Amino acid sequence: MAKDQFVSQIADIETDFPQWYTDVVVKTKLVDYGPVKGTMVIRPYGYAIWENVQRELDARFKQTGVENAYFPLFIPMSFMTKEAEHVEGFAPEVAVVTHAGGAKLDEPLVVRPTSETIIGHMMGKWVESWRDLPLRMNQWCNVVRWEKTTRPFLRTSEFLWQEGHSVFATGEEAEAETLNMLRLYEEFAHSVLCMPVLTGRKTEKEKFAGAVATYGMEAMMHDGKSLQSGTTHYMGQNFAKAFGVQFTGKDGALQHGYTMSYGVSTRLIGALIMTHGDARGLVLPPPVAPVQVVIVPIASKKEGVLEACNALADRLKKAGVRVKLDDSDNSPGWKFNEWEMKGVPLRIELGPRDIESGKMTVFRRDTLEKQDCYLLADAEKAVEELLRQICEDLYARAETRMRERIVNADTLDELLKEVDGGNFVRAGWCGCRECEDKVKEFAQATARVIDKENTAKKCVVCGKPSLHTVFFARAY
RNA sequence: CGAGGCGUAGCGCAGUUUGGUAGCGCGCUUGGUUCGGGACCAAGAGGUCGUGGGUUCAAAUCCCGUCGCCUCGACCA
Repeated sequence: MAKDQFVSQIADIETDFPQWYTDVVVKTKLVDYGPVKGTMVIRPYGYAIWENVQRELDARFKQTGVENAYFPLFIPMSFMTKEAEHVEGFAPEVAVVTHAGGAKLDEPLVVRPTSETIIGHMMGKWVESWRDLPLRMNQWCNVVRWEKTTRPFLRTSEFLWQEGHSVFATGEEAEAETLNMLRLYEEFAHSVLCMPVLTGRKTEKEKFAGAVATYGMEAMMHDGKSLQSGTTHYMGQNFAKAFGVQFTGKDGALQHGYTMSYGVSTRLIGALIMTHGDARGLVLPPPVAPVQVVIVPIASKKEGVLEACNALADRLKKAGVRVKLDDSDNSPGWKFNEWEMKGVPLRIELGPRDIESGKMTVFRRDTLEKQDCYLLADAEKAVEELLRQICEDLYARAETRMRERIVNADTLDELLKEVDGGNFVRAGWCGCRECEDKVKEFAQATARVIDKENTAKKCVVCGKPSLHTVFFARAY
């Protein structure tokens, strides 16, 4: 009876995936809805995940020599219009401030939807000589995009992200950086989020407004839909020309720099929820889990139980584990379900029986297996080993699922059938916009990324020779 | 912006067809018994029924207006 009530708190992942997702992010107290439509309030438990993402990613950026900086939230409207494609791409979704200080502003201010323009403006001032290059910066901030429909983490009117912006003396360097950052994201997704991704170049249609080339990282969700989880853009000289980013080269000639940018957002949290989650709720990868180990005391009023739990918690804390001792007076069963729903990777139950035998009962969230073979004396080692194993298994499971659900198609009908079945479809493409639009119209699927090799022979639409082999999927 | 649905206690809902004392579950508060998979008992607090007008002896319920939210279609990290 009580069990049924718990299960019913979260929709069925198999039959009602969108509802399941909403339940998970709200009921596990990751987020709440904000008073302004389309905004979300990230609660402490959800924000702790983001902090872990930030820490891990920031460390990687710094290793490659990228420095953090901060640029203003407000961008003069005139900046936005300097790059033609850029303004066209973002105009429909920018929020504009027209009044401030009790008066109408001479020039409206755009609330940044992304910072290429204002950073381009500053780069124009900062870059004078080849000695100033490369200039590689990143900022952690919020951006606003007035989307028509929203969903927590996946698409909100305001979201948190990281945007890196760099300028180089040559196009080759900027392009290389674009690919390096894509690889960095892929490695990060693998080792921190335990999430397999497809990476590759985007088609012209899916390209960033104002870019020469866009590369993307796509993750496969439980329902077979794709989620763009990160992008890198090579801008060529487009923004450098628009904002006068010029330098004097070694040869004394004045020339424009080459810029690139890259970003990932709080959408990553949505991606990992939908990659690893199950019928009981969240399953968090240990590197980003706010709580990696929860200790649940059993018969906590019995002598010695709480003391033993506290001692274990202290030891694990010293070993660098994010550990929580749940000494609230809820019943153990309640705690089990609560922390499982919240995705804590590992639970240790400690009661009189365990203490007497010198062992601890350990429960793995990802496999739902309970084991009592671990010695209390070796707790640090056991926990470290288990968390590492969970990472590996989470990745392997998601990777297998993705691999099994990437299929080839030679015709539009096949493509539609496979996409309907929740698959990604690998198919040939002649390279023209009409055929790409046809796929969207016929199967509601879009070109996610272009495969590294062109192995298909014919375009899935028109039958002409294939220019690229493309991964098609429905997308969030 | 096109189509559909919903606004009643903190949350989830019933009540509306056929007007007649404002209800249920969960949660919350207090006390007690519990504790190895969402425990139980007892007592208690909590609502201008989204909002404005109208009909009526009487409106959550009927009529007109209005606001807000959710889902699905065109854009996006």
